[in-house]
Amino acid sequence: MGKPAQIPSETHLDASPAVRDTALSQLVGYNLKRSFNGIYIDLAEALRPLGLRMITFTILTMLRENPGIRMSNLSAAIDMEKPNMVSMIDALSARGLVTRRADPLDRRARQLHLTDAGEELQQQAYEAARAHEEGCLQHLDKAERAQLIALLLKIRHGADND
Amino acid sequence: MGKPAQIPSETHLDASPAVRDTALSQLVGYNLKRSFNGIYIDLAEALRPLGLRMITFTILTMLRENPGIRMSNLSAAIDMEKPNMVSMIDALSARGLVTRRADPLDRRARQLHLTDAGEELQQQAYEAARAHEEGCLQHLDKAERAQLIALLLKIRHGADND
DNA sequence: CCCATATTGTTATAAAACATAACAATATTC
DNA sequence: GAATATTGTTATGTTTTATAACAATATGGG
Repeated sequence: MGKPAQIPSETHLDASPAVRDTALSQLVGYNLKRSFNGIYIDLAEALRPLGLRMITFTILTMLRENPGIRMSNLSAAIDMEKPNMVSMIDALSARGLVTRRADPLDRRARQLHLTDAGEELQQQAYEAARAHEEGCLQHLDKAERAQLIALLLKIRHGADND
Repeated sequence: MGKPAQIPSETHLDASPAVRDTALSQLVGYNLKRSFNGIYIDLAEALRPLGLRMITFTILTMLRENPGIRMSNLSAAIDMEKPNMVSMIDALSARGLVTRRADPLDRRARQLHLTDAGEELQQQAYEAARAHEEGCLQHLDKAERAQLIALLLKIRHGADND
């Protein structure tokens, strides 16, 4: 992490020479992974005090915006396999953050809703996430952030139509 | 994936209404994850015929550019724990793609090298990766791709100095 | 209406990715 | 030369993600 960029010494044997990744750096996928990874680790730490991980935070936030959604739609929306979603909802439900209500129009389905506690936690977590990003992205000005998000969305939506 | 953006119908019950993710879309981390995920899945498929996954491709490419590197340096460079690197190298070695040579100057260390087969496979894989990105990023012109990579690097290197 | 087929949520299970602890051999430092 | 650190390794554990099968229910065609 905090290695000061150092010029490889020629005068003696260096056990930690600068490692090059020029080839990989030219691939967008590699850069995406590396950047995401850095942010992810930090964000996980920011959410830990709230008892959330990135995935549970994602679910709570989606539920806030899509109250009553079904598990199948939710899992499809965030690219998560249904069986994994079940255990996530189980856990959140056990913590009293989420409820499953019967859908009167389709007896197979369950409507997912945040409880009051769930709403409150989601709000706290969202604030924490925003504050955290502020730290991670302090080297990007407002225009750069907007552009980054625009480019990322372009990738996502491009992929949808292929 | 290929859902045509549709206006939620009001006239009858819709089991798959449009799912909103406005809140999450404002977080860079979320967009990074989603974009990466799309690319990753595709890339995995592109590499499968070569018997590689993203992580093994990464290792081969790093070895190409850093012949003789030690496992500890390599694992640090790509943020992978050493024990996991060992099994990766074991597997690649068993396939005859990578060798561990004794380091004459430090009898603890092993110099990692690609075999001829490893070099050849790396080259094929790199070509496949580039071709694959071409597909994923066809909606981004050259300037946009360069800008995207520049922004991602800024995030990474910013994080290093914090 | 009946039948074939699809969907929803679920369980069980497996594979893949990622992390921690401890250790022998060797190197480094003081 | 003793204390300490590093390298590669084994063993182990945890978390994440994916696959297969199933009962209950819904849907659509004849």
